[in-house]
Amino acid sequence: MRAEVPITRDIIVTTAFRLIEERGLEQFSMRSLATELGVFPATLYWHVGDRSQLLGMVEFRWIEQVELPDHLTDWREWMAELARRYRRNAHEHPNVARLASLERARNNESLLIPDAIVGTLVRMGVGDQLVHAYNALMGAVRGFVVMELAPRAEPDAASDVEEDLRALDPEQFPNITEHFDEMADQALSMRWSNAAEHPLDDSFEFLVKVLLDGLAAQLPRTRK
Amino acid sequence: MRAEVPITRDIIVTTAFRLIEERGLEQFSMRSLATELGVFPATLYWHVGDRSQLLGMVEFRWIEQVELPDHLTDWREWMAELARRYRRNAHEHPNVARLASLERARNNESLLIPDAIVGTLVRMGVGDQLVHAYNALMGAVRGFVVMELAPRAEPDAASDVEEDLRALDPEQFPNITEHFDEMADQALSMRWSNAAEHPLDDSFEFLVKVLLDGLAAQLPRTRK
DNA sequence: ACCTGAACACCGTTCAAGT
DNA sequence: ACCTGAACACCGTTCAAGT
Repeated sequence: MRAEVPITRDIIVTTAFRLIEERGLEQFSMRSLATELGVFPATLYWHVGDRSQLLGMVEFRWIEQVELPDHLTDWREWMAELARRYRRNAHEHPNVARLASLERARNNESLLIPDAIVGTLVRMGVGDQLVHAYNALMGAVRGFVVMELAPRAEPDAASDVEEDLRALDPEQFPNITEHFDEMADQALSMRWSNAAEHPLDDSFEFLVKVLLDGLAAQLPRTRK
Repeated sequence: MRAEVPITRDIIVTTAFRLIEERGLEQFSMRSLATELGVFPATLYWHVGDRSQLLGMVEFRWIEQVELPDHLTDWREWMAELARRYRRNAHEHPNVARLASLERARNNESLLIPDAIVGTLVRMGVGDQLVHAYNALMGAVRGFVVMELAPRAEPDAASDVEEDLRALDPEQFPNITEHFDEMADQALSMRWSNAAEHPLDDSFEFLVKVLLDGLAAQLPRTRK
């Protein structure tokens, strides 16, 4: 692929985003990106620093696509909706989303969402539990999505995984085998399809409900 | 370093575990492992297959160190204790723990913990919400730990991160700046220390409580 | 200011050959 | 069965040199 010179940082980041999404982070390299852009590897270093910095920019390109819900709704619905939008963005760009879970991008602008969450928590009246409420929500929601998107076995190995699971010994795994039909290919660590084919929508809604119910129970009694 | 020949798969996995923990996954390579063992790279391939399979074995070596609590206690305490043990293991071997979040190891034996969790959930009476309760707990707890252990900026960049955060514009980030003392270096995405220096113990306890409270609220009314 | 061309010090993996 | 030695096809990054 030929690209007009001079190239820009913006084009580099956009192309890196696309390549990571198309071929996966493991297949992505500075050299393949340079080839894709029709340019020498060293050129990239002039524009974006090194690989790690470039990945930080890609990560930021991803996070800025999550839009805050407006504040008109009640806090529960606002929190739930934000969590859903975060997850939706992750499912639209799963490979970059997994990258973003590493928090490489130290960009202040990516703190706009955290700031809004803090504001909402304060208004809810979490009081001196602010940090913990924040960490619990952030860790649980982002963490769930990371786990959900964790790369499955390579496509050709999927049926092997399925066979392994179907062959589980009822003596050793009495509970999983008894509830096999409910769990198989649905529960974390027991899936052989990837997240795109089998999104855990209902489990995510369940988590959000559990979190917000549990959080409400922690609030001082002045609010329900 | 010299190693007696013939070498064993067990020695390879043990050494790989140690190297990943000492120097980080990024610094780990098949070649450096071979050098450490005083052996040619090709030898490793004969014993463990390829890099990806070896990492799977290291992951399993990590997960099998988590011991199940005995079943005598009530389900809430059992769940909380298991979550704590999982996290404690992660903090003892953070670099391998992050590797394990990728679920590379497709080893049936690593399903012993999931099986026990399923059993407990069933006894709690989650009914047809079994998969979702399982995924919510698993995703939230494991996810929180992954986020907590996410690599911070390189040590030499820590003070830069701190400066950036202290320089946040109160116009743009009114909530974070107002609660800066509570949040700084404590909240996810706002830390400059790593997890070893600043473990999020209280936030984790908060999360576990929120999850179990919220889960209890989902149960049919036959149980409190 | 921006890019080339070449080089350096690495990788993971394979394979024939040795014992 | 287990290991060597060499090779192949890659990496990220740096740097002098070009324009």
